[in-house]
Amino acid sequence: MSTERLNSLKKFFKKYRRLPSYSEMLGIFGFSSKNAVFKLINKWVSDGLLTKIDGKLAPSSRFFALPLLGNIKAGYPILAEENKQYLTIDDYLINDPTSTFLLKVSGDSLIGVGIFDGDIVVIESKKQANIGDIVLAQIDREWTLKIFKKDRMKRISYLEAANPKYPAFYPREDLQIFGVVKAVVRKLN
Amino acid sequence: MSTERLNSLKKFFKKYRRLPSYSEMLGIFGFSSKNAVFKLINKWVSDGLLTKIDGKLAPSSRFFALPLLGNIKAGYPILAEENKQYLTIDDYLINDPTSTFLLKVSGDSLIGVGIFDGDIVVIESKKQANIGDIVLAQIDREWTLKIFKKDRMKRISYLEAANPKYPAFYPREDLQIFGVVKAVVRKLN
DNA sequence: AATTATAGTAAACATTTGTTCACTGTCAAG
DNA sequence: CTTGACAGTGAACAAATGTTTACTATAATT
Repeated sequence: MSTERLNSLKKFFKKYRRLPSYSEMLGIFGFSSKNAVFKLINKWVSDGLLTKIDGKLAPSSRFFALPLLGNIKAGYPILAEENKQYLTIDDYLINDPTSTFLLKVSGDSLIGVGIFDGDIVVIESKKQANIGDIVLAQIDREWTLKIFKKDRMKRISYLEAANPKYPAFYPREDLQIFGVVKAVVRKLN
Repeated sequence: MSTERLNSLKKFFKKYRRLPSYSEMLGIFGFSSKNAVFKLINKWVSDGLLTKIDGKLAPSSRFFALPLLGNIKAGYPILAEENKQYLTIDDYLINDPTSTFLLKVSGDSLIGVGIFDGDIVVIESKKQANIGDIVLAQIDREWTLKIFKKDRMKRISYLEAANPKYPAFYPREDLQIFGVVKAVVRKLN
């Protein structure tokens, strides 16, 4: 099976963050002719695992992507090949890497929206937010992660926790937004 | 500033999933001499953004990684350079890509542990689980995502929801584990 | 038994690659 | 005003790259 060879290619990419050259692939695949490499690579290209754009070889997104299985209630054959999508978590969660950063959450102020102590949130830097967004903000010079709200006349912005334990936070002086939470990531164990 | 040039390099990598050749970089960076490219690349190599392993150029992990900010309660200068770590979400969450897959969660049976309808869980294929693990399992031939438990004598395995609405699930016939949830991912909006 | 596809070897080759060397203009520091 | 560092040009080049062509052995199909 060439699945093993594909896995060794993936392993190489994972380790070196690039595709090996054909000469290197000789060793990786156990070939002694570059033509064998050439043919195998082209097979993967037509399979959609790799791409060649004017002669330049690169992995396609399918190369990295993990299978995404749909609704498990949908029935029995959830592991069937047909309803597989593929995605990379990074690509799924992050639009613009240059304006995105991560923040390790501490505290229980957002448990109501399913964000727990130790979770990592993906934040996109921006100065404006919509009502209901979870924002990283500075309220009276103190940093915090809360829900962005406006009073009913939409005159005053304030922050709210997602935990009945905490009151609403109205700024005494000012409220500055630095970013909006786009995603939540939790590692178990 | 060469930050802009670095961003255009990142943009290229994001688009083509490989680094451009030096000739291609001419256009990307706006140089007309490959030597200018050469020097810039070497600067990035010594900055730790790229690596050269016997002449082969590749991005280092810092190239992709997003800054991870620590505890926001720690005080004022959370955006300071010092306490920055860098990580890629994929690398953070996924150990062995070959045995990992994703599953879109439906239903409210795990809200107690902060897993909501529409979340994506990262599952590692395995047949065994520890008590308390969230598992993808087949209970009496029906697929489900629940918490793995054993009764107090540790004789019988069963499944439990994280929602008082649902009872415990004791298998009539058999209970087969297919994978263990390693992480939870939620995209907002 | 003959035929054909498949998987690989081996050698040859034009093209492109990353690197090096010599040089130029600009700007800040002594 | 000179000096040295910095950022970039331009040309030259050995080494490596991906591709092509011709050939072989094995297995599968007719």
